[in-house]
Amino acid sequence: MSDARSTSRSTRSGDMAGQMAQAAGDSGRGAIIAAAADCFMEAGYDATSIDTVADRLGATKGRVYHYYRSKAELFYDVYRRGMAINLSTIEPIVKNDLAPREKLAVMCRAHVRNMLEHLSYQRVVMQGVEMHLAGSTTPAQREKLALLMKERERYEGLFRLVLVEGRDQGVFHFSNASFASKAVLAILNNPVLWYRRRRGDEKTAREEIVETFTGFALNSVAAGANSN
Amino acid sequence: MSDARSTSRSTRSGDMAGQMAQAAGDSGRGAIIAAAADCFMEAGYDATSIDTVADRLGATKGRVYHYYRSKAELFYDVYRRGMAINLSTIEPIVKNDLAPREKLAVMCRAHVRNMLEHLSYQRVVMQGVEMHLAGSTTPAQREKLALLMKERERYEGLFRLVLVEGRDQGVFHFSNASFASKAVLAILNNPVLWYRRRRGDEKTAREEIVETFTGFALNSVAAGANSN
DNA sequence: TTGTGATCATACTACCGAGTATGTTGTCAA
DNA sequence: TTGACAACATACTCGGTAGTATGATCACAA
Repeated sequence: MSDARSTSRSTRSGDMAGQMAQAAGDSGRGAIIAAAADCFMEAGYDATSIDTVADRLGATKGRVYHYYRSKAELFYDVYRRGMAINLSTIEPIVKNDLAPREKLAVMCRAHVRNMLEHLSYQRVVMQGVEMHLAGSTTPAQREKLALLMKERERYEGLFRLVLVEGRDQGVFHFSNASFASKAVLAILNNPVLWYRRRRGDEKTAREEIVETFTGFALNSVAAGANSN
Repeated sequence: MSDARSTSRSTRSGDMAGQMAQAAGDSGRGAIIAAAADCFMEAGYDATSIDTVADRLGATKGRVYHYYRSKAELFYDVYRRGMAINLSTIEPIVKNDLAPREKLAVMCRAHVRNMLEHLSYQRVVMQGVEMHLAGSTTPAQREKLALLMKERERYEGLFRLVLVEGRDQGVFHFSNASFASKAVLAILNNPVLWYRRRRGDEKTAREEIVETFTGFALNSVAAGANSN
Protein backbone atom coordinates (compact mmCIF):
# COMPACT_ATOMS: atom_id res chain seq x y z
CA MET A 1 0.00 0.00 0.00
CA SER A 2 2.67 2.47 0.98
CA ASP A 3 4.20 2.25 -2.41
CA ALA A 4 6.63 4.62 -4.06
CA ARG A 5 4.76 4.07 -7.29
CA SER A 6 1.96 6.27 -6.05
CA THR A 7 3.59 8.69 -3.62
CA SER A 8 4.77 11.88 -5.29
CA ARG A 9 8.16 12.13 -3.68
CA SER A 10 9.09 15.52 -2.23
CA THR A 11 12.78 15.30 -3.16
CA ARG A 12 13.66 16.56 0.30
CA SER A 13 12.59 20.18 -0.16
CA GLY A 14 15.53 22.52 -0.23
CA ASP A 15 17.84 20.18 -2.04
CA MET A 16 17.48 21.70 -5.48
CA ALA A 17 21.22 21.52 -6.01
CA GLY A 18 22.89 18.46 -7.42
CA GLN A 19 20.25 18.18 -10.08
CA MET A 20 22.41 17.12 -12.98
CA ALA A 21 19.59 18.43 -15.13
CA GLN A 22 20.43 15.90 -17.82
CA ALA A 23 17.27 14.15 -16.82
CA ALA A 24 15.13 16.30 -14.60
CA GLY A 25 11.90 15.37 -12.90
CA ASP A 26 11.52 13.66 -9.59
CA SER A 27 14.81 12.16 -8.61
CA GLY A 28 14.59 8.42 -8.73
CA ARG A 29 12.43 8.17 -11.78
CA GLY A 30 14.62 10.60 -13.72
CA ALA A 31 17.59 8.31 -14.12
CA ILE A 32 15.36 5.38 -14.99
CA ILE A 33 13.58 7.36 -17.67
CA ALA A 34 16.85 8.48 -19.22
CA ALA A 35 18.26 4.96 -19.25
CA ALA A 36 15.05 3.58 -20.68
CA ALA A 37 15.03 6.20 -23.40
CA ASP A 38 18.50 5.15 -24.49
CA CYS A 39 17.61 1.47 -24.45
CA PHE A 40 14.37 1.93 -26.35
CA MET A 41 16.19 4.00 -28.91
CA GLU A 42 18.99 1.50 -29.41
CA ALA A 43 17.01 -1.71 -29.40
CA GLY A 44 13.34 -0.83 -29.66
CA TYR A 45 10.56 -1.50 -27.19
CA ASP A 46 10.17 -5.25 -27.46
CA ALA A 47 13.86 -6.04 -27.68
CA THR A 48 14.48 -4.00 -24.54
CA SER A 49 14.00 -6.02 -21.38
CA ILE A 50 13.62 -4.52 -17.96
CA ASP A 51 16.93 -6.13 -17.09
CA THR A 52 18.53 -4.25 -19.95
CA VAL A 53 17.38 -0.96 -18.50
CA ALA A 54 18.49 -2.02 -15.04
CA ASP A 55 21.91 -3.01 -16.30
CA ARG A 56 22.43 0.41 -17.83
CA LEU A 57 21.61 1.88 -14.45
CA GLY A 58 24.04 -0.43 -12.72
CA ALA A 59 21.07 -1.79 -10.84
CA THR A 60 18.54 -4.63 -11.01
CA LYS A 61 14.92 -5.17 -11.88
CA GLY A 62 13.92 -4.39 -8.33
CA ARG A 63 14.75 -0.75 -8.74
CA VAL A 64 12.70 -0.33 -11.89
CA TYR A 65 9.69 -2.20 -10.61
CA HIS A 66 9.83 -0.16 -7.45
CA TYR A 67 8.84 2.89 -9.48
CA TYR A 68 6.91 1.39 -12.36
CA ARG A 69 4.14 -1.12 -12.30
CA SER A 70 4.94 -2.45 -15.75
CA LYS A 71 7.22 -2.06 -18.72
CA ALA A 72 4.45 -0.31 -20.62
CA GLU A 73 4.09 2.38 -17.98
CA LEU A 74 7.79 3.03 -18.08
CA PHE A 75 7.53 3.47 -21.82
CA TYR A 76 4.60 5.84 -21.42
CA ASP A 77 6.59 7.97 -19.02
CA VAL A 78 9.45 8.25 -21.47
CA TYR A 79 6.98 9.20 -24.15
CA ARG A 80 5.42 11.86 -21.94
CA ARG A 81 8.83 13.27 -21.20
CA GLY A 82 9.55 13.58 -24.91
CA MET A 83 6.28 15.33 -25.60
CA ALA A 84 6.79 17.58 -22.59
CA ILE A 85 10.10 18.71 -24.01
CA ASN A 86 8.48 19.56 -27.32
CA LEU A 87 5.45 21.30 -25.87
CA SER A 88 7.46 23.42 -23.46
CA THR A 89 9.58 24.57 -26.38
CA ILE A 90 6.83 25.42 -28.83
CA GLU A 91 4.08 26.81 -26.61
CA PRO A 92 5.97 29.99 -25.63
CA ILE A 93 6.71 30.68 -29.28
CA VAL A 94 3.06 30.42 -30.23
CA LYS A 95 2.20 33.00 -27.59
CA ASN A 96 4.59 35.52 -29.14
CA ASP A 97 3.08 38.06 -31.49
CA LEU A 98 5.25 37.46 -34.50
CA ALA A 99 3.89 37.44 -38.01
CA PRO A 100 2.68 33.96 -38.98
CA ARG A 101 5.43 33.30 -41.46
CA GLU A 102 8.18 34.24 -39.01
CA LYS A 103 6.45 32.51 -36.14
CA LEU A 104 6.21 29.27 -38.08
CA ALA A 105 9.85 29.59 -39.05
CA VAL A 106 10.91 29.91 -35.43
CA MET A 107 8.70 26.98 -34.46
CA CYS A 108 10.14 24.79 -37.19
CA ARG A 109 13.71 25.58 -36.24
CA ALA A 110 13.03 24.88 -32.59
CA HIS A 111 11.29 21.63 -33.42
CA VAL A 112 14.10 20.28 -35.56
CA ARG A 113 16.62 21.28 -32.90
CA ASN A 114 14.63 19.29 -30.38
CA MET A 115 14.66 16.31 -32.72
CA LEU A 116 18.43 16.37 -32.97
CA GLU A 117 19.11 17.31 -29.38
CA HIS A 118 16.84 14.79 -27.67
CA LEU A 119 17.09 12.03 -30.22
CA SER A 120 16.37 9.16 -27.87
CA TYR A 121 13.13 10.64 -26.56
CA GLN A 122 11.96 11.52 -30.04
CA ARG A 123 12.56 8.03 -31.28
CA VAL A 124 10.46 6.75 -28.42
CA VAL A 125 7.70 9.09 -29.50
CA MET A 126 7.90 7.61 -32.98
CA GLN A 127 7.71 4.11 -31.55
CA GLY A 128 4.67 5.21 -29.63
CA VAL A 129 2.95 6.13 -32.86
CA GLU A 130 3.82 2.79 -34.38
CA MET A 131 2.59 1.09 -31.24
CA HIS A 132 -0.68 2.90 -31.61
CA LEU A 133 -1.02 1.89 -35.24
CA ALA A 134 -0.44 -1.69 -34.23
CA GLY A 135 -2.77 -3.05 -31.61
CA SER A 136 -1.23 -2.86 -28.18
CA THR A 137 -2.88 -6.01 -26.90
CA THR A 138 -4.87 -5.06 -23.82
CA PRO A 139 -7.70 -2.51 -23.98
CA ALA A 140 -6.32 -0.79 -20.87
CA GLN A 141 -3.06 -0.07 -22.64
CA ARG A 142 -4.90 1.14 -25.70
CA GLU A 143 -6.64 3.77 -23.60
CA LYS A 144 -3.38 4.94 -22.11
CA LEU A 145 -1.83 5.18 -25.55
CA ALA A 146 -4.85 7.03 -26.84
CA LEU A 147 -4.30 9.66 -24.16
CA LEU A 148 -0.70 10.06 -25.23
CA MET A 149 -1.82 10.48 -28.81
CA LYS A 150 -4.08 13.31 -27.73
CA GLU A 151 -1.00 15.09 -26.47
CA ARG A 152 0.55 14.62 -29.86
CA GLU A 153 -2.52 15.98 -31.58
CA ARG A 154 -2.49 18.96 -29.31
CA TYR A 155 1.08 19.60 -30.34
CA GLU A 156 0.12 19.34 -33.98
CA GLY A 157 -2.72 21.74 -33.24
CA LEU A 158 -0.25 24.44 -32.30
CA PHE A 159 1.22 24.28 -35.76
CA ARG A 160 -2.21 24.15 -37.33
CA LEU A 161 -3.13 27.31 -35.47
CA VAL A 162 -0.28 29.29 -36.94
CA LEU A 163 -0.86 27.79 -40.36
CA VAL A 164 -4.48 28.85 -40.46
CA GLU A 165 -3.59 32.31 -39.22
CA GLY A 166 -1.07 32.60 -42.00
CA ARG A 167 -3.51 31.37 -44.60
CA ASP A 168 -6.00 34.03 -43.58
CA GLN A 169 -3.31 36.61 -44.15
CA GLY A 170 -2.42 35.15 -47.50
CA VAL A 171 1.13 34.07 -46.71
CA PHE A 172 0.29 30.36 -46.67
CA HIS A 173 -1.78 28.34 -49.06
CA PHE A 174 -3.51 24.99 -48.58
CA SER A 175 -7.00 23.55 -48.62
CA ASN A 176 -6.91 21.23 -45.63
CA ALA A 177 -5.28 22.56 -42.48
CA SER A 178 -4.95 19.14 -40.90
CA PHE A 179 -3.14 17.79 -43.92
CA ALA A 180 -0.90 20.85 -43.99
CA SER A 181 0.20 20.43 -40.40
CA LYS A 182 0.87 16.76 -40.98
CA ALA A 183 2.99 17.51 -44.02
CA VAL A 184 5.00 20.16 -42.21
CA LEU A 185 5.69 17.92 -39.23
CA ALA A 186 6.49 14.99 -41.49
CA ILE A 187 9.34 17.01 -42.95
CA LEU A 188 10.55 18.27 -39.60
CA ASN A 189 10.49 14.84 -38.02
CA ASN A 190 12.37 13.20 -40.83
CA PRO A 191 15.90 13.73 -39.46
CA VAL A 192 15.04 11.50 -36.52
CA LEU A 193 15.10 8.60 -38.95
CA TRP A 194 18.71 8.98 -39.99
CA TYR A 195 20.54 11.52 -37.85
CA ARG A 196 23.37 10.25 -35.70
CA ARG A 197 25.43 12.12 -33.18
CA ARG A 198 28.99 12.87 -34.19
CA ARG A 199 32.14 13.44 -32.21
CA GLY A 200 33.30 16.92 -31.49
CA ASP A 201 31.40 20.10 -32.12
CA GLU A 202 29.14 19.36 -35.04
CA LYS A 203 27.07 22.39 -34.19
CA THR A 204 27.34 23.70 -37.73
CA ALA A 205 26.22 20.39 -39.22
CA ARG A 206 23.18 20.39 -36.97
CA GLU A 207 22.29 23.94 -37.88
CA GLU A 208 22.51 23.07 -41.55
CA ILE A 209 19.94 20.34 -41.03
CA VAL A 210 17.78 22.73 -39.03
CA GLU A 211 17.83 25.39 -41.72
CA THR A 212 17.40 23.04 -44.63
CA PHE A 213 14.40 21.16 -43.32
CA THR A 214 12.83 24.32 -41.97
CA GLY A 215 13.13 25.70 -45.47
CA PHE A 216 11.41 22.71 -47.01
CA ALA A 217 8.63 22.89 -44.46
CA LEU A 218 7.97 26.57 -45.05
CA ASN A 219 8.07 26.10 -48.79
CA SER A 220 5.59 23.25 -48.71
CA VAL A 221 2.83 25.53 -47.46
CA ALA A 222 4.05 28.78 -48.97
CA ALA A 223 1.62 30.82 -51.04
CA GLY A 224 2.55 31.82 -54.55
CA ALA A 225 2.71 28.44 -56.23
CA ASN A 226 -0.06 26.99 -58.36
CA SER A 227 -0.93 23.86 -56.46
CA ASN A 228 -3.92 22.70 -54.46
CA MET B 1 18.46 -30.97 -48.60
CA SER B 2 15.55 -31.26 -51.00
CA ASP B 3 13.84 -28.38 -49.32
CA ALA B 4 11.16 -26.13 -50.71
CA ARG B 5 12.85 -23.25 -48.95
CA SER B 6 15.61 -23.28 -51.56
CA THR B 7 14.02 -24.69 -54.69
CA SER B 8 12.53 -22.02 -56.92
CA ARG B 9 9.25 -23.71 -57.60
CA SER B 10 8.17 -23.85 -61.23
CA THR B 11 4.49 -23.46 -60.42
CA ARG B 12 3.71 -26.36 -62.75
CA SER B 13 4.41 -24.56 -66.04
CA GLY B 14 1.21 -23.95 -67.94
CA ASP B 15 -0.94 -23.37 -64.90
CA MET B 16 -1.04 -19.61 -65.03
CA ALA B 17 -4.78 -19.61 -64.44
CA GLY B 18 -6.26 -19.59 -60.98
CA GLN B 19 -3.85 -16.91 -59.92
CA MET B 20 -6.14 -14.83 -57.76
CA ALA B 21 -3.64 -12.06 -58.41
CA GLN B 22 -4.41 -10.59 -55.00
CA ALA B 23 -0.99 -11.76 -54.00
CA ALA B 24 1.13 -12.78 -56.93
CA GLY B 25 4.53 -14.43 -56.85
CA ASP B 26 5.23 -18.10 -56.65
CA SER B 27 2.14 -19.87 -55.47
CA GLY B 28 2.64 -21.13 -51.96
CA ARG B 29 4.67 -18.23 -50.69
CA GLY B 30 2.21 -15.69 -52.09
CA ALA B 31 -0.62 -16.40 -49.71
CA ILE B 32 1.76 -16.55 -46.77
CA ILE B 33 3.27 -13.19 -47.64
CA ALA B 34 -0.15 -11.59 -47.93
CA ALA B 35 -1.31 -13.00 -44.62
CA ALA B 36 1.91 -11.98 -42.92
CA ALA B 37 1.62 -8.45 -44.29
CA ASP B 38 -1.82 -8.11 -42.76
CA CYS B 39 -0.69 -9.49 -39.42
CA PHE B 40 2.41 -7.33 -39.25
CA MET B 41 0.34 -4.30 -40.10
CA GLU B 42 -2.30 -4.99 -37.47
CA ALA B 43 -0.10 -6.08 -34.60
CA GLY B 44 3.48 -5.25 -35.48
CA TYR B 45 6.41 -7.59 -35.95
CA ASP B 46 7.05 -8.76 -32.40
CA ALA B 47 3.43 -9.13 -31.43
CA THR B 48 2.82 -11.27 -34.48
CA SER B 49 3.58 -14.92 -33.87
CA ILE B 50 4.01 -17.49 -36.59
CA ASP B 51 0.88 -19.13 -35.29
CA THR B 52 -1.00 -15.89 -35.85
CA VAL B 53 0.00 -15.89 -39.49
CA ALA B 54 -0.86 -19.55 -39.81
CA ASP B 55 -4.28 -19.01 -38.25
CA ARG B 56 -5.08 -16.33 -40.78
CA LEU B 57 -4.21 -18.81 -43.48
CA GLY B 58 -6.39 -21.46 -41.91
CA ALA B 59 -3.23 -23.50 -41.51
CA THR B 60 -0.54 -24.26 -38.94
CA LYS B 61 3.09 -23.40 -38.28
CA GLY B 62 4.17 -26.31 -40.40
CA ARG B 63 3.11 -24.61 -43.57
CA VAL B 64 4.96 -21.40 -42.82
CA TYR B 65 8.17 -23.07 -41.71
CA HIS B 66 8.07 -25.21 -44.81
CA TYR B 67 8.72 -22.10 -46.88
CA TYR B 68 10.59 -19.88 -44.47
CA ARG B 69 13.52 -20.71 -42.28
CA SER B 70 12.64 -18.09 -39.70
CA LYS B 71 10.19 -15.38 -38.81
CA ALA B 72 12.73 -12.77 -39.81
CA GLU B 73 13.04 -14.14 -43.33
CA LEU B 74 9.30 -14.06 -43.74
CA PHE B 75 9.36 -10.43 -42.72
CA TYR B 76 12.13 -9.68 -45.18
CA ASP B 77 10.11 -11.23 -47.97
CA VAL B 78 7.12 -9.07 -47.16
CA TYR B 79 9.39 -6.05 -47.13
CA ARG B 80 10.87 -6.99 -50.49
CA ARG B 81 7.41 -7.37 -51.95
CA GLY B 82 6.49 -3.90 -50.77
CA MET B 83 9.58 -2.35 -52.27
CA ALA B 84 9.06 -4.32 -55.48
CA ILE B 85 5.61 -2.81 -55.82
CA ASN B 86 7.00 0.68 -55.41
CA LEU B 87 9.96 0.22 -57.71
CA SER B 88 7.93 -1.35 -60.48
CA THR B 89 5.59 1.61 -60.32
CA ILE B 90 8.15 4.39 -60.33
CA GLU B 91 10.90 3.06 -62.58
CA PRO B 92 8.84 3.23 -65.80
CA ILE B 93 7.89 6.81 -64.99
CA VAL B 94 11.50 7.84 -64.57
CA LYS B 95 12.30 6.44 -68.01
CA ASN B 96 9.67 8.65 -69.62
CA ASP B 97 10.88 11.88 -71.17
CA LEU B 98 8.62 14.27 -69.34
CA ALA B 99 9.81 17.60 -68.06
CA PRO B 100 11.21 17.28 -64.52
CA ARG B 101 8.39 19.13 -62.84
CA GLU B 102 5.70 17.03 -64.52
CA LYS B 103 7.68 13.86 -64.10
CA LEU B 104 8.06 14.43 -60.39
CA ALA B 105 4.36 15.18 -60.13
CA VAL B 106 3.46 11.89 -61.75
CA MET B 107 5.91 10.05 -59.52
CA CYS B 108 4.49 11.63 -56.40
CA ARG B 109 0.94 10.81 -57.30
CA ALA B 110 1.85 7.23 -58.09
CA HIS B 111 3.77 6.88 -54.86
CA VAL B 112 0.95 8.14 -52.66
CA ARG B 113 -1.50 5.89 -54.48
CA ASN B 114 0.74 2.96 -53.69
CA MET B 115 0.81 3.98 -50.06
CA LEU B 116 -2.97 3.97 -49.83
CA GLU B 117 -3.53 0.97 -52.03
CA HIS B 118 -0.99 -1.40 -50.47
CA LEU B 119 -1.18 -0.11 -46.94
CA SER B 120 -0.14 -3.32 -45.24
CA TYR B 121 3.03 -3.72 -47.24
CA GLN B 122 3.98 -0.10 -46.77
CA ARG B 123 3.57 -0.33 -43.05
CA VAL B 124 5.88 -3.31 -43.07
CA VAL B 125 8.41 -1.22 -44.95
CA MET B 126 8.15 1.41 -42.23
CA GLN B 127 8.65 -1.22 -39.56
CA GLY B 128 11.70 -2.37 -41.44
CA VAL B 129 13.19 1.09 -41.16
CA GLU B 130 12.48 1.16 -37.44
CA MET B 131 13.98 -2.28 -37.13
CA HIS B 132 17.10 -1.03 -38.82
CA LEU B 133 17.33 1.96 -36.52
CA ALA B 134 17.05 -0.39 -33.59
CA GLY B 135 19.59 -3.17 -33.41
CA SER B 136 18.17 -6.38 -34.82
CA THR B 137 20.09 -8.65 -32.48
CA THR B 138 22.18 -10.95 -34.63
CA PRO B 139 24.82 -9.62 -37.04
CA ALA B 140 23.49 -11.91 -39.76
CA GLN B 141 20.10 -10.26 -39.62
CA ARG B 142 21.70 -6.85 -39.64
CA GLU B 143 23.36 -7.66 -42.94
CA LYS B 144 20.10 -8.82 -44.45
CA LEU B 145 18.36 -5.67 -43.29
CA ALA B 146 21.19 -3.57 -44.64
CA LEU B 147 20.58 -5.07 -48.07
CA LEU B 148 16.91 -4.19 -47.88
CA MET B 149 17.82 -0.65 -46.95
CA LYS B 150 19.95 -0.43 -50.08
CA GLU B 151 16.80 -1.12 -52.05
CA ARG B 152 15.13 1.70 -50.26
CA GLU B 153 18.02 4.02 -51.00
CA ARG B 154 17.88 3.05 -54.62
CA TYR B 155 14.23 4.00 -54.64
CA GLU B 156 15.03 7.32 -53.07
CA GLY B 157 17.73 7.74 -55.70
CA LEU B 158 15.10 7.71 -58.43
CA PHE B 159 13.50 10.75 -56.88
CA ARG B 160 16.86 12.39 -56.33
CA LEU B 161 17.63 11.95 -60.00
CA VAL B 162 14.59 13.85 -61.14
CA LEU B 163 15.10 16.47 -58.47
CA VAL B 164 18.66 17.22 -59.60
CA GLU B 165 17.58 17.31 -63.20
CA GLY B 166 14.92 19.82 -62.30
CA ARG B 167 17.30 21.93 -60.28
CA ASP B 168 19.65 22.14 -63.26
CA GLN B 169 16.75 23.47 -65.29
CA GLY B 170 15.81 25.94 -62.60
CA VAL B 171 12.39 24.57 -61.76
CA PHE B 172 13.48 23.17 -58.40
CA HIS B 173 15.58 24.77 -55.71
CA PHE B 174 17.56 23.18 -52.88
CA SER B 175 21.13 22.91 -51.70
CA ASN B 176 21.34 19.28 -50.68
CA ALA B 177 19.78 16.77 -53.06
CA SER B 178 19.76 14.00 -50.48
CA PHE B 179 17.91 16.14 -48.00
CA ALA B 180 15.46 17.22 -50.68
CA SER B 181 14.56 13.68 -51.63
CA LYS B 182 14.13 12.76 -47.98
CA ALA B 183 11.82 15.70 -47.40
CA VAL B 184 9.71 14.88 -50.44
CA LEU B 185 9.33 11.25 -49.48
CA ALA B 186 8.64 12.17 -45.88
CA ILE B 187 5.58 14.07 -47.05
CA LEU B 188 4.44 11.37 -49.44
CA ASN B 189 4.83 8.61 -46.87
CA ASN B 190 2.92 10.46 -44.20
CA PRO B 191 -0.57 9.16 -45.04
CA VAL B 192 0.59 5.66 -44.15
CA LEU B 193 0.62 6.81 -40.54
CA TRP B 194 -3.04 7.64 -40.32
CA TYR B 195 -4.94 6.49 -43.42
CA ARG B 196 -7.56 3.82 -42.90
CA ARG B 197 -9.63 2.05 -45.53
CA ARG B 198 -13.26 3.03 -45.65
CA ARG B 199 -16.34 1.23 -46.79
CA GLY B 200 -17.77 1.79 -50.22
CA ASP B 201 -16.18 3.77 -53.01
CA GLU B 202 -13.90 6.24 -51.31
CA LYS B 203 -12.03 6.77 -54.55
CA THR B 204 -12.57 10.50 -54.36
CA ALA B 205 -11.30 10.70 -50.79
CA ARG B 206 -8.17 8.85 -51.80
CA GLU B 207 -7.58 11.08 -54.77
CA GLU B 208 -7.90 14.13 -52.57
CA ILE B 209 -5.13 12.80 -50.37
CA VAL B 210 -3.05 12.02 -53.42
CA GLU B 211 -3.42 15.49 -54.87
CA THR B 212 -2.95 17.33 -51.61
CA PHE B 213 0.23 15.62 -50.50
CA THR B 214 1.63 15.68 -54.00
CA GLY B 215 1.07 19.42 -53.93
CA PHE B 216 2.93 19.82 -50.66
CA ALA B 217 5.80 17.73 -51.94
CA LEU B 218 6.17 19.71 -55.16
CA ASN B 219 5.94 22.97 -53.28
CA SER B 220 8.61 22.01 -50.80
CA VAL B 221 11.26 21.91 -53.52
CA ALA B 222 9.73 24.44 -55.89
CA ALA B 223 11.92 27.29 -57.08
CA GLY B 224 10.74 30.85 -56.62
CA ALA B 225 10.76 31.13 -52.86
CA ASN B 226 13.48 32.73 -50.79
CA SER B 227 14.65 29.84 -48.66
CA ASN B 228 17.80 27.78 -48.38
C1' DT C 1 2.78 -50.57 -57.26
C1' DT C 2 6.04 -48.64 -55.27
C1' DG C 3 8.77 -45.21 -53.78
C1' DT C 4 10.15 -40.61 -53.71
C1' DG C 5 9.68 -36.03 -52.70
C1' DA C 6 6.68 -31.99 -51.97
C1' DT C 7 3.38 -30.17 -48.79
C1' DC C 8 1.58 -29.72 -45.03
C1' DA C 9 -0.12 -31.06 -39.67
C1' DT C 10 1.01 -32.54 -34.85
C1' DA C 11 3.62 -32.79 -30.94
C1' DC C 12 7.37 -31.41 -28.46
C1' DT C 13 11.46 -28.71 -26.55
C1' DA C 14 13.93 -24.81 -24.85
C1' DC C 15 14.38 -20.36 -23.60
C1' DC C 16 13.56 -15.75 -22.68
C1' DG C 17 11.54 -12.20 -20.25
C1' DA C 18 7.56 -9.97 -17.56
C1' DG C 19 5.94 -9.92 -13.32
C1' DT C 20 5.96 -11.36 -8.18
C1' DA C 21 7.39 -12.54 -3.59
C1' DT C 22 10.43 -11.74 -0.32
C1' DG C 23 14.76 -10.44 1.87
C1' DT C 24 18.16 -6.69 3.14
C1' DT C 25 19.83 -2.13 4.29
C1' DG C 26 19.65 2.60 5.47
C1' DT C 27 17.21 6.60 7.35
C1' DC C 28 14.26 9.29 10.11
C1' DA C 29 10.87 10.12 13.66
C1' DA C 30 9.18 9.58 18.17
C1' DT D 1 16.41 2.20 20.24
C1' DT D 2 13.07 0.89 17.96
C1' DG D 3 9.71 0.50 14.80
C1' DA D 4 8.28 1.99 10.23
C1' DC D 5 8.92 2.77 5.75
C1' DA D 6 11.54 3.91 1.53
C1' DA D 7 14.71 2.01 -1.70
C1' DC D 8 16.46 -1.19 -3.49
C1' DA D 9 18.51 -6.52 -4.42
C1' DT D 10 17.67 -11.68 -4.94
C1' DA D 11 15.36 -15.50 -6.22
C1' DC D 12 11.63 -17.50 -8.14
C1' DT D 13 7.32 -18.55 -11.17
C1' DC D 14 5.09 -18.98 -15.43
C1' DG D 15 3.28 -18.09 -19.92
C1' DG D 16 4.20 -17.38 -24.57
C1' DT D 17 6.72 -18.22 -28.65
C1' DA D 18 10.50 -19.52 -31.98
C1' DG D 19 12.23 -23.31 -33.73
C1' DT D 20 12.51 -28.59 -34.36
C1' DA D 21 11.42 -33.35 -35.04
C1' DT D 22 8.50 -36.24 -36.83
C1' DG D 23 4.27 -38.11 -38.83
C1' DA D 24 0.53 -38.08 -42.44
C1' DT D 25 -1.13 -37.28 -47.44
C1' DC D 26 -0.92 -36.87 -52.04
C1' DA D 27 0.89 -36.53 -56.74
C1' DC D 28 3.56 -38.37 -60.02
C1' DA D 29 7.14 -41.01 -62.08
C1' DA D 30 9.35 -45.26 -63.24
